[in-house]
Amino acid sequence: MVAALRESGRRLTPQRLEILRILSNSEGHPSVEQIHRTLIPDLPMLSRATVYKTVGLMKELGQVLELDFGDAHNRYDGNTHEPHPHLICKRCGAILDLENLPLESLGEEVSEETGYIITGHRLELFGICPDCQRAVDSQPGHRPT
Amino acid sequence: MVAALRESGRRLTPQRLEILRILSNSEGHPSVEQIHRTLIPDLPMLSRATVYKTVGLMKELGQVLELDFGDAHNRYDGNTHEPHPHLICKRCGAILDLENLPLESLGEEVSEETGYIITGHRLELFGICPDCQRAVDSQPGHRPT
DNA sequence: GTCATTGCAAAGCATTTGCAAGTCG
DNA sequence: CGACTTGCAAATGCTTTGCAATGAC
Repeated sequence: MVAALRESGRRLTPQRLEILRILSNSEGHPSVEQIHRTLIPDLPMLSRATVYKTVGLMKELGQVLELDFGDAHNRYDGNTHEPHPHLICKRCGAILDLENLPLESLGEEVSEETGYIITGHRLELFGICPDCQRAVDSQPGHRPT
Repeated sequence: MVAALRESGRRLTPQRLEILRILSNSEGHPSVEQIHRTLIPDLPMLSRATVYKTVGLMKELGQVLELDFGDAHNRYDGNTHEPHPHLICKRCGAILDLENLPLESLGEEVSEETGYIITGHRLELFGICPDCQRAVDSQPGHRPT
Protein backbone atom coordinates (compact mmCIF):
# COMPACT_ATOMS: atom_id res chain seq x y z
CA MET A 1 0.00 0.00 0.00
CA VAL A 2 2.79 2.37 0.92
CA ALA A 3 4.44 1.56 -2.37
CA ALA A 4 1.25 2.33 -4.25
CA LEU A 5 1.06 5.66 -2.42
CA ARG A 6 4.61 6.60 -3.34
CA GLU A 7 4.26 5.50 -6.94
CA SER A 8 1.31 7.78 -7.36
CA GLY A 9 3.42 10.70 -6.15
CA ARG A 10 1.57 11.12 -2.84
CA ARG A 11 3.25 11.78 0.46
CA LEU A 12 3.46 9.42 3.36
CA THR A 13 2.32 11.24 6.48
CA PRO A 14 2.05 9.75 9.97
CA GLN A 15 -1.72 9.96 9.69
CA ARG A 16 -1.74 8.01 6.47
CA LEU A 17 0.66 5.45 7.82
CA GLU A 18 -1.58 4.70 10.78
CA ILE A 19 -4.70 4.58 8.67
CA LEU A 20 -3.03 2.17 6.27
CA ARG A 21 -1.91 0.07 9.17
CA ILE A 22 -5.48 -0.35 10.28
CA LEU A 23 -6.74 -1.00 6.79
CA SER A 24 -4.18 -3.68 6.10
CA ASN A 25 -4.65 -5.38 9.45
CA SER A 26 -8.40 -5.01 9.16
CA GLU A 27 -10.08 -8.26 9.92
CA GLY A 28 -13.32 -6.54 10.75
CA HIS A 29 -13.85 -4.30 7.72
CA PRO A 30 -13.74 -1.06 9.71
CA SER A 31 -15.79 2.05 9.03
CA VAL A 32 -14.29 5.52 8.84
CA GLU A 33 -15.59 6.20 12.29
CA GLN A 34 -14.02 3.04 13.71
CA ILE A 35 -10.69 3.88 12.13
CA HIS A 36 -10.86 7.37 13.53
CA ARG A 37 -11.80 6.25 17.00
CA THR A 38 -9.06 3.63 17.04
CA LEU A 39 -6.40 6.16 16.15
CA ILE A 40 -7.43 9.03 18.42
CA PRO A 41 -5.28 7.78 21.34
CA ASP A 42 -2.18 7.85 19.12
CA LEU A 43 -3.08 10.85 17.00
CA PRO A 44 -5.33 13.05 19.10
CA MET A 45 -5.58 15.73 16.43
CA LEU A 46 -6.57 13.36 13.66
CA SER A 47 -9.67 14.62 11.92
CA ARG A 48 -12.34 12.53 10.37
CA ALA A 49 -11.84 14.47 7.13
CA THR A 50 -8.32 13.11 6.89
CA VAL A 51 -9.56 9.56 7.32
CA TYR A 52 -12.16 10.13 4.63
CA LYS A 53 -9.58 11.61 2.31
CA THR A 54 -7.09 8.81 2.88
CA VAL A 55 -9.60 6.05 2.52
CA GLY A 56 -10.94 7.70 -0.63
CA LEU A 57 -7.43 7.94 -1.97
CA MET A 58 -6.69 4.28 -1.36
CA LYS A 59 -9.96 3.36 -2.96
CA GLU A 60 -8.92 5.41 -5.97
CA LEU A 61 -5.58 3.63 -6.06
CA GLY A 62 -7.38 0.31 -5.93
CA GLN A 63 -5.83 -0.69 -2.62
CA VAL A 64 -9.00 -0.81 -0.65
CA LEU A 65 -12.51 -1.93 -1.29
CA GLU A 66 -15.56 0.03 -0.25
CA LEU A 67 -18.34 -2.08 1.17
CA ASP A 68 -21.85 -0.87 1.68
CA PHE A 69 -24.08 -2.91 3.89
CA GLY A 70 -26.83 -0.36 3.92
CA ASP A 71 -26.40 0.58 7.56
CA ALA A 72 -25.32 4.21 7.29
CA HIS A 73 -21.57 3.74 7.66
CA ASN A 74 -19.57 2.49 4.74
CA ARG A 75 -16.97 -0.03 5.70
CA TYR A 76 -13.61 -0.74 4.12
CA ASP A 77 -11.72 -3.86 3.32
CA GLY A 78 -7.99 -3.55 2.89
CA ASN A 79 -7.28 -7.22 2.53
CA THR A 80 -8.41 -7.83 -0.99
CA HIS A 81 -8.75 -5.90 -4.19
CA GLU A 82 -11.42 -8.19 -5.54
CA PRO A 83 -15.03 -8.10 -4.46
CA HIS A 84 -15.90 -11.28 -2.64
CA PRO A 85 -18.86 -12.62 -0.71
CA HIS A 86 -19.44 -11.67 2.91
CA LEU A 87 -21.24 -13.41 5.69
CA ILE A 88 -22.69 -10.94 8.15
CA CYS A 89 -24.09 -11.69 11.59
CA LYS A 90 -27.37 -9.85 12.04
CA ARG A 91 -26.95 -9.86 15.78
CA CYS A 92 -23.40 -8.72 16.50
CA GLY A 93 -22.40 -7.33 13.10
CA ALA A 94 -19.39 -9.60 12.66
CA ILE A 95 -18.30 -9.88 9.06
CA LEU A 96 -16.70 -12.98 7.64
CA ASP A 97 -15.08 -13.21 4.23
CA LEU A 98 -16.24 -16.14 2.17
CA GLU A 99 -14.12 -17.81 -0.43
CA ASN A 100 -14.35 -20.58 -2.96
CA LEU A 101 -18.03 -20.15 -3.64
CA PRO A 102 -19.04 -21.33 -7.10
CA LEU A 103 -20.26 -18.03 -8.48
CA GLU A 104 -18.59 -18.03 -11.86
CA SER A 105 -20.86 -20.70 -13.24
CA LEU A 106 -23.79 -18.73 -11.95
CA GLY A 107 -22.61 -15.67 -13.87
CA GLU A 108 -22.28 -17.67 -17.05
CA GLU A 109 -25.72 -19.08 -16.69
CA VAL A 110 -27.25 -15.65 -16.16
CA SER A 111 -25.27 -14.26 -19.05
CA GLU A 112 -26.71 -16.86 -21.39
CA GLU A 113 -30.23 -16.31 -20.20
CA THR A 114 -30.23 -12.53 -20.33
CA GLY A 115 -27.68 -11.52 -22.93
CA TYR A 116 -25.90 -9.34 -20.38
CA ILE A 117 -22.13 -9.32 -20.19
CA ILE A 118 -21.47 -10.00 -16.53
CA THR A 119 -18.71 -7.80 -15.13
CA GLY A 120 -19.04 -8.26 -11.42
CA HIS A 121 -21.22 -9.24 -8.53
CA ARG A 122 -21.92 -8.64 -4.91
CA LEU A 123 -23.10 -11.34 -2.58
CA GLU A 124 -23.92 -11.04 1.06
CA LEU A 125 -25.29 -13.76 3.26
CA PHE A 126 -26.94 -12.82 6.52
CA GLY A 127 -27.24 -15.01 9.54
CA ILE A 128 -26.47 -15.64 13.16
CA CYS A 129 -22.92 -16.51 14.11
CA PRO A 130 -22.15 -19.41 16.46
CA ASP A 131 -21.32 -17.08 19.35
CA CYS A 132 -24.63 -15.29 19.05
CA GLN A 133 -26.50 -18.57 18.76
CA ARG A 134 -25.19 -19.46 22.18
CA ALA A 135 -26.05 -16.00 23.47
CA VAL A 136 -29.59 -16.40 22.20
CA ASP A 137 -30.00 -19.56 24.20
CA SER A 138 -29.07 -17.84 27.42
CA GLN A 139 -30.79 -14.47 26.78
CA PRO A 140 -34.04 -15.38 25.04
CA GLY A 141 -35.46 -11.86 25.00
CA HIS A 142 -32.52 -10.06 23.51
CA ARG A 143 -33.08 -9.06 19.89
CA PRO A 144 -30.66 -7.55 17.36
CA THR A 145 -31.23 -4.14 15.84
CA MET B 1 -51.43 -2.87 -1.02
CA VAL B 2 -54.46 -0.70 -0.55
CA ALA B 3 -55.98 -3.46 1.53
CA ALA B 4 -52.89 -3.65 3.70
CA LEU B 5 -53.10 0.09 4.21
CA ARG B 6 -56.73 -0.03 5.26
CA GLU B 7 -56.21 -3.00 7.54
CA SER B 8 -53.53 -1.13 9.40
CA GLY B 9 -55.97 1.70 10.02
CA ARG B 10 -54.23 4.18 7.70
CA ARG B 11 -56.00 6.49 5.33
CA LEU B 12 -55.98 6.32 1.58
CA THR B 13 -55.08 9.74 0.23
CA PRO B 14 -54.66 10.65 -3.42
CA GLN B 15 -50.93 11.02 -2.84
CA ARG B 16 -50.67 7.55 -1.40
CA LEU B 17 -52.78 6.08 -4.14
CA GLU B 18 -50.50 7.45 -6.81
CA ILE B 19 -47.36 6.39 -4.99
CA LEU B 20 -48.73 2.88 -4.58
CA ARG B 21 -49.64 2.81 -8.24
CA ILE B 22 -46.04 3.49 -9.17
CA LEU B 23 -44.69 1.00 -6.65
CA SER B 24 -46.92 -1.79 -7.83
CA ASN B 25 -46.28 -1.11 -11.49
CA SER B 26 -42.61 -0.63 -10.83
CA GLU B 27 -40.58 -2.61 -13.25
CA GLY B 28 -37.61 -0.37 -12.73
CA HIS B 29 -37.28 -0.33 -8.95
CA PRO B 30 -37.79 3.41 -8.62
CA SER B 31 -36.11 5.69 -6.13
CA VAL B 32 -37.97 8.19 -4.00
CA GLU B 33 -36.80 10.92 -6.29
CA GLN B 34 -38.00 9.10 -9.39
CA ILE B 35 -41.39 8.50 -7.82
CA HIS B 36 -41.63 12.13 -6.86
CA ARG B 37 -40.59 13.38 -10.28
CA THR B 38 -43.01 11.05 -12.03
CA LEU B 39 -45.93 12.28 -9.97
CA ILE B 40 -45.25 16.02 -10.05
CA PRO B 41 -47.27 16.56 -13.26
CA ASP B 42 -50.33 15.00 -11.62
CA LEU B 43 -49.76 16.21 -8.08
CA PRO B 44 -47.79 19.43 -8.35
CA MET B 45 -47.82 20.03 -4.61
CA LEU B 46 -46.54 16.56 -3.72
CA SER B 47 -43.61 16.84 -1.38
CA ARG B 48 -40.70 14.50 -1.20
CA ALA B 49 -41.38 14.08 2.52
CA THR B 50 -44.73 12.52 1.69
CA VAL B 51 -43.10 10.07 -0.68
CA TYR B 52 -40.56 9.16 1.99
CA LYS B 53 -43.28 8.71 4.56
CA THR B 54 -45.44 6.58 2.31
CA VAL B 55 -42.62 4.40 1.12
CA GLY B 56 -41.43 3.97 4.69
CA LEU B 57 -44.95 3.03 5.72
CA MET B 58 -45.26 0.40 3.03
CA LYS B 59 -41.90 -0.97 3.96
CA GLU B 60 -43.14 -1.22 7.53
CA LEU B 61 -46.25 -3.03 6.34
CA GLY B 62 -44.07 -5.43 4.39
CA GLN B 63 -45.53 -4.42 1.05
CA VAL B 64 -42.38 -3.03 -0.41
CA LEU B 65 -38.75 -3.96 -0.35
CA GLU B 66 -35.96 -1.48 0.14
CA LEU B 67 -32.99 -2.03 -2.09
CA ASP B 68 -29.64 -0.39 -1.61
CA PHE B 69 -27.26 -0.46 -4.52
CA GLY B 70 -24.78 1.84 -2.91
CA ASP B 71 -25.37 4.73 -5.26
CA ALA B 72 -26.87 7.32 -2.92
CA HIS B 73 -30.54 6.81 -3.67
CA ASN B 74 -32.32 3.86 -2.19
CA ARG B 75 -34.65 2.16 -4.58
CA TYR B 76 -37.86 0.32 -3.95
CA ASP B 77 -39.38 -2.83 -5.23
CA GLY B 78 -43.11 -3.21 -4.93
CA ASN B 79 -43.39 -6.43 -6.84
CA THR B 80 -42.10 -8.89 -4.34
CA HIS B 81 -41.89 -9.24 -0.62
CA GLU B 82 -38.94 -11.58 -0.76
CA PRO B 83 -35.40 -10.49 -1.41
CA HIS B 84 -34.21 -11.82 -4.73
CA PRO B 85 -31.15 -11.38 -6.94
CA HIS B 86 -30.83 -8.40 -9.25
CA LEU B 87 -28.93 -7.90 -12.43
CA ILE B 88 -27.86 -4.30 -12.87
CA CYS B 89 -26.53 -2.64 -15.98
CA LYS B 90 -23.51 -0.54 -15.08
CA ARG B 91 -24.06 1.67 -18.09
CA CYS B 92 -27.73 2.57 -18.15
CA GLY B 93 -28.76 1.50 -14.64
CA ALA B 94 -31.46 -0.91 -15.80
CA ILE B 95 -32.37 -3.42 -13.14
CA LEU B 96 -33.56 -6.92 -13.92
CA ASP B 97 -35.02 -9.33 -11.41
CA LEU B 98 -33.45 -12.75 -11.46
CA GLU B 99 -35.26 -15.86 -10.47
CA ASN B 100 -34.63 -19.53 -10.08
CA LEU B 101 -31.01 -19.19 -9.12
CA PRO B 102 -29.76 -22.08 -7.00
CA LEU B 103 -28.86 -20.13 -3.89
CA GLU B 104 -30.35 -22.34 -1.23
CA SER B 105 -27.73 -25.02 -1.66
CA LEU B 106 -25.12 -22.33 -1.38
CA GLY B 107 -26.54 -21.19 1.91
CA GLU B 108 -26.54 -24.73 3.26
CA GLU B 109 -22.96 -25.21 2.26
CA VAL B 110 -21.85 -22.01 3.94
CA SER B 111 -23.85 -22.88 7.01
CA GLU B 112 -22.04 -26.18 7.38
CA GLU B 113 -18.65 -24.59 6.89
CA THR B 114 -19.09 -21.68 9.24
CA GLY B 115 -21.62 -22.74 11.82
CA TYR B 116 -23.74 -19.69 11.04
CA ILE B 117 -27.49 -20.01 10.78
CA ILE B 118 -28.23 -18.43 7.42
CA THR B 119 -31.29 -16.19 7.53
CA GLY B 120 -31.06 -14.28 4.28
CA HIS B 121 -28.91 -13.10 1.46
CA ARG B 122 -28.43 -10.38 -1.05
CA LEU B 123 -27.04 -10.98 -4.48
CA GLU B 124 -26.38 -8.48 -7.19
CA LEU B 125 -24.79 -9.15 -10.51
CA PHE B 126 -23.38 -6.26 -12.49
CA GLY B 127 -22.93 -6.15 -16.21
CA ILE B 128 -23.75 -4.54 -19.51
CA CYS B 129 -27.20 -5.07 -20.94
CA PRO B 130 -27.71 -6.03 -24.59
CA ASP B 131 -28.90 -2.54 -25.53
CA CYS B 132 -25.82 -0.93 -24.06
CA GLN B 133 -23.55 -3.49 -25.72
CA ARG B 134 -24.86 -2.25 -29.05
CA ALA B 135 -24.47 1.35 -27.93
CA VAL B 136 -20.86 0.70 -26.97
CA ASP B 137 -20.12 -0.52 -30.47
CA SER B 138 -21.36 2.69 -32.02
CA GLN B 139 -20.07 5.14 -29.36
CA PRO B 140 -16.69 3.79 -28.34
CA GLY B 141 -15.73 6.77 -26.19
CA HIS B 142 -18.81 6.90 -24.03
CA ARG B 143 -18.20 5.57 -20.53
CA PRO B 144 -20.61 4.90 -17.69
CA THR B 145 -20.32 6.67 -14.36
C1' DG C 1 11.45 26.10 -0.25
C1' DT C 2 7.35 23.91 -2.53
C1' DC C 3 3.49 22.00 -2.79
C1' DA C 4 0.77 18.14 -1.06
C1' DT C 5 -1.67 17.36 3.19
C1' DT C 6 -3.88 18.37 7.50
C1' DG C 7 -7.69 19.87 10.35
C1' DC C 8 -11.14 22.92 11.25
C1' DA C 9 -15.48 24.62 9.89
C1' DA C 10 -18.86 25.09 6.61
C1' DA C 11 -21.25 23.04 2.79
C1' DG C 12 -23.75 19.06 0.50
C1' DC C 13 -27.08 15.39 0.10
C1' DA C 14 -30.45 12.04 1.14
C1' DT C 15 -33.50 11.29 4.59
C1' DT C 16 -36.18 12.37 8.89
C1' DT C 17 -38.82 15.17 11.90
C1' DG C 18 -41.87 19.10 13.87
C1' DC C 19 -45.80 21.35 13.25
C1' DA C 20 -49.62 24.14 11.40
C1' DA C 21 -52.97 23.66 7.85
C1' DG C 22 -55.69 20.56 5.31
C1' DT C 23 -58.60 16.46 4.55
C1' DC C 24 -60.17 11.44 4.84
C1' DG C 25 -63.66 8.71 6.83
C1' DC D 1 -65.71 16.67 13.52
C1' DG D 2 -61.49 14.36 15.00
C1' DA D 3 -57.49 12.17 13.96
C1' DC D 4 -54.42 11.08 10.39
C1' DT D 5 -51.78 13.32 6.50
C1' DT D 6 -49.69 16.72 3.98
C1' DG D 7 -46.07 19.88 2.88
C1' DC D 8 -43.06 23.21 4.22
C1' DA D 9 -38.92 24.11 6.65
C1' DA D 10 -35.65 22.95 9.84
C1' DA D 11 -32.94 19.23 11.63
C1' DT D 12 -30.00 15.10 11.29
C1' DG D 13 -26.09 12.27 10.11
C1' DC D 14 -22.58 10.85 6.95
C1' DT D 15 -19.52 12.58 3.72
C1' DT D 16 -17.22 16.26 1.00
C1' DT D 17 -15.08 20.64 0.28
C1' DG D 18 -12.62 25.30 1.05
C1' DC D 19 -8.85 27.19 2.89
C1' DA D 20 -5.10 28.74 5.92
C1' DA D 21 -1.47 26.56 8.48
C1' DT D 22 1.60 22.71 8.59
C1' DG D 23 5.05 19.56 7.24
C1' DA D 24 7.00 15.81 3.84
C1' DC D 25 10.46 15.50 0.53
